[in-house]
Amino acid sequence: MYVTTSTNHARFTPPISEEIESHAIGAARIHEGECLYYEGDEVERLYQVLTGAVRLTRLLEDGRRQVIAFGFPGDIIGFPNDGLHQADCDALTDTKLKSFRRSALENGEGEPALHFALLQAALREIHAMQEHFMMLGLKCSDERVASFLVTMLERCGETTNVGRRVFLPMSRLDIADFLGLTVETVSRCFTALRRSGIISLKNSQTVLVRDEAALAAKALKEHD
Amino acid sequence: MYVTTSTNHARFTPPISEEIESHAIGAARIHEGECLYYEGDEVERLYQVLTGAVRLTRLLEDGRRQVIAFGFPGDIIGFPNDGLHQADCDALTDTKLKSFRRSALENGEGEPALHFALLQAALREIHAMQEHFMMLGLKCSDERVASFLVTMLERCGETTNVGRRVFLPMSRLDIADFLGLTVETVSRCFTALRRSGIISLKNSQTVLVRDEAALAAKALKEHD
DNA sequence: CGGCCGCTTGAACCCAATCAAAATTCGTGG
DNA sequence: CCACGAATTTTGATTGGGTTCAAGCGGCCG
Repeated sequence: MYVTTSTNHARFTPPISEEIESHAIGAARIHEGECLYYEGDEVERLYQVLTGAVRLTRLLEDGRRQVIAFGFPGDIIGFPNDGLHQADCDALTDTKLKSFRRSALENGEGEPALHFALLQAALREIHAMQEHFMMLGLKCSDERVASFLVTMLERCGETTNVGRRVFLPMSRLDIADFLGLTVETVSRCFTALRRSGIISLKNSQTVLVRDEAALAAKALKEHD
Repeated sequence: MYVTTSTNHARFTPPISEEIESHAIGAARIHEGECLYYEGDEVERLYQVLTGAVRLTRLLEDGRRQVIAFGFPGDIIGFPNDGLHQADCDALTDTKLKSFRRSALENGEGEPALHFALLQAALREIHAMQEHFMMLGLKCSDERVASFLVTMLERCGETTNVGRRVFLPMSRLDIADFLGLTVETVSRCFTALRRSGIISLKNSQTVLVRDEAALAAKALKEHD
């Protein structure tokens, strides 16, 4: 699933269907920093993230980088374009995945349930990307960062006694390249949220959200 | 198909397959300015544009608008998210479409060829949206406008004796909302391209591209 | 001919990028 | 365990590209 704030409602992780589980043809395990596939590689399998987190990136000829999405448990990645991978996929942390034959997507024969589940995942992806368009096309920097945190919270948030907490497995640069900003700007937005008391940072990777409502408000410029 | 410059190669209109043709369950015709469906509507049918052009838009609560895509002949639109339309669809010009049952996408039973074609269209859409991410996340205003023209040229360009020509059925505001810019900025970029001799404008809708190579260069910041 | 709407042009401003440097974290080896 | 160096994050000062605000232009249709 793509990390982008929904205008409608939160899109939660699709449960890892037992149905799908049974059709997995294999498992994969990649360590932090390792690459699962590169843009242009032949797509042999699709993957569902089981644990950990991955990063999908694309590069422009001149080196500019766009983080297309982050993949968290439940997300299905590796949809082909013309049979080829569309982005590089790297592990942000040690990650376990299971894999499916590409043919399970393209012709469901024999495994209609799996076929359907993969198709639904593709449709969800289209939706998530549209949400991200709203981010990149319409929102200003503080809205983007707030939106990002809201979505991360929905995806991976844990409830504590002082608020909800979320671990960010990606670097500030990754976040910046995902949001179409620079590291400095992302950092400044974090600082502003911290100073306003909406969040606090245990360390740069661990965010405690003290005021979820205020964060959600910032995500949509209902400022002050 | 989404109007976005490909980093790899141009993605041309998928030919309107005879196969698909035979499975069409209906036709639709909408006049300029009319709406085919709204965000949130139940998806009953998917559509393939036959002639004309449509615009897919989404709104933020506060009224900010993002043009998600333009649909030209060959493009398939209307992919559901959770059974609902994800964007508003309006006709930029009088448009003819043919329609397919949503079930043809979701379960191909009886019509595997159509099912497959719709799935491929969904995968193409994912790819096209990724290209658009590069646009919104990485490119500056003049690159965006140049990229946009390059893609429009690929999609709808006609060859003349003085260069290739393309008709833009959408307004400057539509282009701006598609590219994540303002009307003024888009207009200024057009003017800059005109002054540099790369394009000329018969009227604001009709662009004659005099130097395709230079336009392509601007699309990637290999400036001057 | 006149009014309206979309496009273009101009000037001032502002948000985020850039450039630069300090602070903090992290890994490595003594 | 601490010391050191590298990398990441944060902070600060300045610049610049795109927005905003405002006004002119031009085509189209009554």
